[in-house]
Amino acid sequence: MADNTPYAPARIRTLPSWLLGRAAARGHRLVGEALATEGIRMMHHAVLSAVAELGPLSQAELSRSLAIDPKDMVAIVNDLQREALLTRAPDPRDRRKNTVTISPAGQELLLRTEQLGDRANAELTAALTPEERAQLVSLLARIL
Amino acid sequence: MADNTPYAPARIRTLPSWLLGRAAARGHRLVGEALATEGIRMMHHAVLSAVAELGPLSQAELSRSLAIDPKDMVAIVNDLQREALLTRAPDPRDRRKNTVTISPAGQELLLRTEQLGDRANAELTAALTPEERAQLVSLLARIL
DNA sequence: GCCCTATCGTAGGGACAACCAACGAATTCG
DNA sequence: CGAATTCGTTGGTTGTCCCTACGATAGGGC
Repeated sequence: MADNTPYAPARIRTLPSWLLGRAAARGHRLVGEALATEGIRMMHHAVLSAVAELGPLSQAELSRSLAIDPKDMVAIVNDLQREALLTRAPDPRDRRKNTVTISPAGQELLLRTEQLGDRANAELTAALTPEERAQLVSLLARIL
Repeated sequence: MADNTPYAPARIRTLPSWLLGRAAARGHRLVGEALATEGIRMMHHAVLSAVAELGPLSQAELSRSLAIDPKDMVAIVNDLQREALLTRAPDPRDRRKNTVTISPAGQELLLRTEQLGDRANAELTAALTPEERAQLVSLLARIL
């Protein structure tokens, strides 16, 4: 039997918004599956990575730097704190804030999840040369 | 007082999966807002466009060509049929299938929504030259 | 013709990301 | 000091994707 499945219509397939959606879905699935082996999710890993890189900071700063909704940040920090991957302590200089700091266990996990994330991204961009991947990253950064 | 907001950590910001997610979110928001002025949503517009381009076809074929879940397709076709933008009729040659056909009203609406979608995509890629945009489209198509 | 398998449309539910509105506590600014 | 703003938090909604399941129908092997 012939393959009579009609594939993505050209009108839609050439729209950046459509391609971005599909590519993001694939990336999300690949990275999600990879990180699942360490029992962590994308946003949690992103927060952990941001705390490690930017040092102790408030939840609001985290929300802004990662473009995550403050509401969602509460749940993420709750989860990470419950697993002792970071600490949340009231900021003595501004009692509205929580100072979020990565823990040694968080550092350790981050080493592994970063590798998993990198590998998933390598798979995601497997069809591209390193130069093309850099180009893609550059182009994406500019439309943000 | 200086701007002390920490911005996207480099470790995350250079991951294609992260950039794709953010860019897709922006594209989704822009296109969604644009199409909302015609009272239609992204997936509905995509289905309408696919039916117009590929001609009458079944819901399963639509689902595959657009990578939309069959369950979600049911709801979308329901909506579009309710607004008389397409017709859904049993296929006499295979009574399991529904033959989906775009209506004149659907064609007419599609003309407007395609323009809205194009304009939103132009805004999405406003920071890019036409060559760069074509490059982005090409790179995205290759990682799919 | 008859079983077995596959497909189609439809329905249920759930995971996850993104976003919006509001509120008390605390801080900062005019 | 009073007003406006920020912060953390709780409450929702929406959209996309995934898995399961079921009756009806179709096709292949025998």
